[in-house]
Amino acid sequence: MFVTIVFDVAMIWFMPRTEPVSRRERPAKPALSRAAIVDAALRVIEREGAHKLTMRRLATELDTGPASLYVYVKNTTELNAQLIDRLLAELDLSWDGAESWRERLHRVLSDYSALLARRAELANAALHVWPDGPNYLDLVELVVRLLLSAGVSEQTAARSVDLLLQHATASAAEWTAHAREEGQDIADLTGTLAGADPTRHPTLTALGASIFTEGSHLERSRWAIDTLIDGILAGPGRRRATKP
Amino acid sequence: MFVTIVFDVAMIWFMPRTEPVSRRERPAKPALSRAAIVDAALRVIEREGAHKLTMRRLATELDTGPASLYVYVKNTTELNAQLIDRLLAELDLSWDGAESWRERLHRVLSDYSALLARRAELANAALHVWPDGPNYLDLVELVVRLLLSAGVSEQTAARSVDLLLQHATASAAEWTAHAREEGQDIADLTGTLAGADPTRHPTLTALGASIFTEGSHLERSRWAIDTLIDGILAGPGRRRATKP
DNA sequence: ACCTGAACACCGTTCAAGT
DNA sequence: ACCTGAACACCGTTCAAGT
Repeated sequence: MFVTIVFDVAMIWFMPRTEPVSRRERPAKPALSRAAIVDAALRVIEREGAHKLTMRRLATELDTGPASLYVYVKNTTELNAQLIDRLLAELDLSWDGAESWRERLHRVLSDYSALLARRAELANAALHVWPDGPNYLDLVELVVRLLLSAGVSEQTAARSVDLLLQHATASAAEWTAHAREEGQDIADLTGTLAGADPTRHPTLTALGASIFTEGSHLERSRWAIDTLIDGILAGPGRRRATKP
Repeated sequence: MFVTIVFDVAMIWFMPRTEPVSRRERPAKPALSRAAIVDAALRVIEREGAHKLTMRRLATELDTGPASLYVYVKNTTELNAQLIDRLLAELDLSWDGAESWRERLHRVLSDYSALLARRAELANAALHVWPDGPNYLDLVELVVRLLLSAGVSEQTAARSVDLLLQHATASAAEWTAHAREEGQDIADLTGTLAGADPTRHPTLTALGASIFTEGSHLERSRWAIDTLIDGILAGPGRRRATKP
């Protein structure tokens, strides 16, 4: 302990009393901080795409070694959570009442989806991470508010946020995977379907390729959200009786 | 070309005319093949977990170098697709009519979800890859059949399979992420919510932590599937009028 | 022809050592 | 005290070379 104090005092001597020349000449390298790291991450994503964002590349962007990042960020998961929340700040989350709750819900969900889809791997991260920042809370706040004004119970509203945001996130993840050639494309799928055994898959062969191609992407995603909303409005109690 | 032929002929001389001793003594190393690779992958997953499955570890399991795998498998994505389809063979996909279509749908979706959730990272892969194999088609076949017998149109059925399976997959991915400590746990979330600004998030603070904790996991996932089904049954045309 | 050793170009994370 | 070079323990994929 005493040794530590002595050492600290000694350090005062070593500390530069004025800004060193190199600092003044290269103001391009700002002091590290959580915010600076997230900023740099955003820059890397914008410039090279989210799949290029790694701890090492981020360190290079900040002109240090990767070890330095771990002073401010626990791990990659935490960085992603931070990043998503920051990105969420771009969302328009106002509701003046000019739009119906249903239209507003459509808009905020597809905005959110588009935001994640633009940044590829981020949608993936969002599925695994609760981006527990103020901006994410803003988003949840708006969705709950819209649901309550649609007349659903508080319990249903609580459950519905999860369902709606999960759908939006999963759609973004799926969409980005297929947009780049990471997954297979639709040609492979229709091929598989064409080669399907009519005895083993009678219903599918009857429907044909329409399963994958029916409607545009936009139509389908609008339909999905409407379906979700309708299901939420049907609510418990009003659940249809099961008939065999 | 001529050189190649000469070389090939020369190779006949080099080829062992009988099984070499080492082959007969160690029948533990079977010939490589697509099927053998998928088998080995399954073994690795069962023994060490899906997150330990890498090309290199798989090669070790098969007692070769990683390069050898690329003779039979294009890349990691293709391997995952193959693997998921193989796993899907475990699913019970029969329907004798003793169960109602709704109950059967519940069962097949949670079976599918549980299958993916048991193998952690696999759910993730399933979200990005269309596991275009016969077993996946069996699954789609059953879901479409159930939907049609529920009385929905072919168009709606086609769109609904996507929605239902996407939900099941996303739930599995989310669940596995939170089950292991990969993401944060719920304590962090309630903490975030407790620290939320009541002015900025009035609706959320009013609802409190119930947003995350309301109901058990099982209740919530049953509710989600019922909600999806209700929405699908509501269908287009019967869409409720939007009221502001 | 079929298979693979070795290399290429990367990762996330830790920790001893520097100032 | 704060920061980081260098190392640890890995990755997926390719390609020249071996038999």
